[in-house]
Amino acid sequence: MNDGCNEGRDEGNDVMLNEHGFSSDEQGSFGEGSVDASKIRPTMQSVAKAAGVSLKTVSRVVNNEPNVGIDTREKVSKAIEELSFRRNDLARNLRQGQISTTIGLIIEDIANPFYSNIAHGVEKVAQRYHYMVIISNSEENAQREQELSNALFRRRVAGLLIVPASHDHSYLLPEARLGTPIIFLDRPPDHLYTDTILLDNRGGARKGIEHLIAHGHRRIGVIGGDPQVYSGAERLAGYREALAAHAIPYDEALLCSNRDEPLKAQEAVYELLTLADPPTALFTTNNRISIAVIRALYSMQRQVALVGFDDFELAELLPVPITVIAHDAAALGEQAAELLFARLHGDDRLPQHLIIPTELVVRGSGELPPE
Amino acid sequence: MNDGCNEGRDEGNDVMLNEHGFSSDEQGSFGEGSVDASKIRPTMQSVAKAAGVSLKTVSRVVNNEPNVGIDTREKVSKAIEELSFRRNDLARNLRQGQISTTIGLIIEDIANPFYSNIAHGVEKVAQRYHYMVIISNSEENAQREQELSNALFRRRVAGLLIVPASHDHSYLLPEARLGTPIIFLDRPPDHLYTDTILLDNRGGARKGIEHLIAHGHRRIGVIGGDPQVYSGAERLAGYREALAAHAIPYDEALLCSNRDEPLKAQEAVYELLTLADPPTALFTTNNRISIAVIRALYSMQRQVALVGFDDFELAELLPVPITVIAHDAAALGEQAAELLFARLHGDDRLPQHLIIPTELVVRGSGELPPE
DNA sequence: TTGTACGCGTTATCAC
DNA sequence: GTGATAACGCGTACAA
Repeated sequence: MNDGCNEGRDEGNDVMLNEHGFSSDEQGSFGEGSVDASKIRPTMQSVAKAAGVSLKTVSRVVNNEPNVGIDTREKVSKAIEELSFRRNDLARNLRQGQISTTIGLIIEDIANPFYSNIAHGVEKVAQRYHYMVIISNSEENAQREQELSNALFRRRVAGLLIVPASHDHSYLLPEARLGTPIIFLDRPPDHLYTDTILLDNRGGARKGIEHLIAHGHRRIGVIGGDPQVYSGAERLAGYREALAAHAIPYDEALLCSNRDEPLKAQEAVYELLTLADPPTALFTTNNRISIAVIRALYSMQRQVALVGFDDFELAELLPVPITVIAHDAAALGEQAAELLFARLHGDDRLPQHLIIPTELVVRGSGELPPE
Repeated sequence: MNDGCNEGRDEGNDVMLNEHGFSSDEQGSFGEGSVDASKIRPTMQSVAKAAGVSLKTVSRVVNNEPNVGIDTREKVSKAIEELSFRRNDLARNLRQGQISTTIGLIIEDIANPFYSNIAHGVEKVAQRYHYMVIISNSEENAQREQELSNALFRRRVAGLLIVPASHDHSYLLPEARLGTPIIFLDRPPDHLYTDTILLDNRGGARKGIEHLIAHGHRRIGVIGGDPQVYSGAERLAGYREALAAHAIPYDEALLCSNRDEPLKAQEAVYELLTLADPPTALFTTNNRISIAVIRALYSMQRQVALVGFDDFELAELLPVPITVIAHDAAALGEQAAELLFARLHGDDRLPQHLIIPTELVVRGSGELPPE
C-alpha cells in the first residue's frame, strides 16, 4: 500500500541516524532531535495495517462497537497496545457533529477564591459527564471576554459558562442561535435572553444591613467596587432597601465606589472614618474589599462594626471574627454546569433564571455596637 | 457546484418550517426546537457560495493571507459577517499538524489557593501565546490522573503541565516520545525523565525549623500529609536535616503523618499536646494543614509556636500572626508554562530542573518562646 | 489574483 | 463479521 509515503519519511530520518543505522535515542530526552518512527503518531490506518484488518474494524474496536469477531478484536487490541495508539478526538468530533466534548468557562480571575470555587463546581460536574473544561480569565476586560469566547467557539466548545465583564452580549446571539448553550453566572446578560444563575445579592445585602441596624447602627458606610457591575449594584440596592425599610436616610457621603484595588479600599476606610459624622459600621461588597478593609482597620488600630459580602477563609479566627453574607460558590458552578448539560441533552425550556441563596453568618464584627 | 448535497440539507429542514415557509423562530429561545437555516453552522464552503468565490479564497481572507484582491476581500468579509462564520479550529488543527492550540493542566484541586495560583500563572502565559488551557482536577487520585491525561492527549493538547498524583509515569512515555512536551510541577515524575519545576521544599523547611531552633525550641512536632507525596516528604527531610545540624535527636513520637483531612490534623494537635513530653513548637507542612491546626489551637485555647509551609491570606492578621515559609505559586505556573512554550518552539535542551525559592516570613507565631 | 484536487484521521453508509 | 468509500471543514500544493 502507500509505501511511497512512508519511504519518503524514512529518508528524512536517515540524516539523524547514527552510523549503525539506529537513531541516537540514548543521548537526549525521548530521543528529541531525532525523528524516528515512534515520532509518527499512530492512526487507525496504521493500526489497521499492523493488525492486518481494515480501518473500519479498528474503529469498531476502538469505540467498542459490536459485530467484531472475538479473535479479530484481540488482534486489533494488541496492535493498539503495541503502537500505543490513541484516538484523535479532533478528527472524531469533526466527523461526528463538529462540536467537542469540551466546555468553556470564562471568569474574571481564577486566583480569586470565589471564582476558583465556581470552577471547582463546574469541573466536578463536567467530569461526571466526561467533558473537559477550558478555563480562561477575562481579567474584568470586556474586549478580552469577547476574544476568549470567540476562541472557545472556534474550538467548537459544546457550551459556554460565562461570568461576563462586558455590557453588551448581543455578539453571542449568532452562536446561541446555532444551539450552543450559553449560561451566565453571577451576573446577567445584557441584550441577550438566556440561562442565568445569580446569587441573592440584594436579599443577602439587605439581611446584612438589617443586622447592623438591629444592633443600633444608623450610619453605615459602604465600600464597593465598580457600580456598573451587576452584583455590586444589587448589593448596594439591598443596602438602600434596608435603610429605606427602617426609615434611615441615605447619605451619599457614606458610599465609596470603585474600590476594587486594595489600596483604594484602604483609602476609603480612612476617608469614611475621618468624616465629621463618621459611620459606626461598614459594609463591604465583596471578599477582596473585605480583606483590604480589615487590613486597613487593623493598621489604623480601629474597631468598627463590619459586615462583608462573600465568606472567606479564616474570617472566624480573626481578632474580631468577621460577620459575613455567605453563599455556596461551588454550588453556583455546579448548578450552572448541570443546566448546561441538561441543555445539551435536549432540555429546551425557556431560559431559566436561578438564584443561589445567601446566609448571614454571625461571628462578631457585625454585632459590635455603635461607638 | 455540489448542489446536491446542500439541497439534501434544505429538504431536511422543510419539515420544520411552518405553513408560510418560515421557521417558527419566534416561539422559543433562539428558535430552539426548530431547525432553520441559521441552525446550520456556516462553513467556508457556504461563505464561498454566498460571496461567489472559491473555498480557497475564503480561506485566504479568513487567515489574512496575501494575494486577494481588495474588492474580493471586501465581498468575502461581508459574507463572513452576514453568516457570522467562525473558522472551525478542530478541522484546521486536524489538517495542519494534528495538535491543537490548547494545553492541558492537571492539578489536585483548583479550589486550593496553591493550585489556583499555579493555574493563574499558567493561563496568563498561555494567553500571551494565544493558547487556551484545559484545567482538570485529579483529586489526588492516581487513576483519575491517568484518565485525564489520556483524555487530554486524545484532544491533542500541544503540551501537558501536571502536578502528579500517581507514582509511575512511564505511561506518559509514548506521548512524550511523540514530542508532546510534558512538564511536572511541584512533584517530580517517577520512571520518566522530563522537565520538572519544584519548590525548594527541603531548604524552605530547614529554614523554618532552624528559625524555631534559634528561638529555643528543641521539641518540634510535625503535622504532615501523605508521606508518599514528594513535597511533603521533602519538607519532612528538611525538618530532619535541621534537627541533625543542631544535634537534636529525632523523635518519631513528634511526627504525625496522613493528616491532610482537617479533622485528622486537629486530632494530631491534640495528640501531640497531650504527650507526656509535648512539643513546644509545631511545623505544618502545607496550607490546608496549617489552617486546620490553627483552628484546633484556637478551639483548644492553646498557644504554641508554629511555622507553616505555604503562605495563606490573612495569616498576618490572626491574633498570633503566622510565620510561614512562603513562595510564589503563580511563578511556578508561569515558569512551567514558559518552558512548555519554549519546547513547542523547538527548545530541545535536556530535561530541565528548576527550583522556585522559598522565603521565611516572620510574623509572630514562629517566634513564640518554648513554654 | 484566483481556483482545483487532495489529504488530515475519523465515523457513517452500505455493500459483501 | 468485515471492508470499501465517502464525508466532516479546513489547509497545502500547484495549476490557471
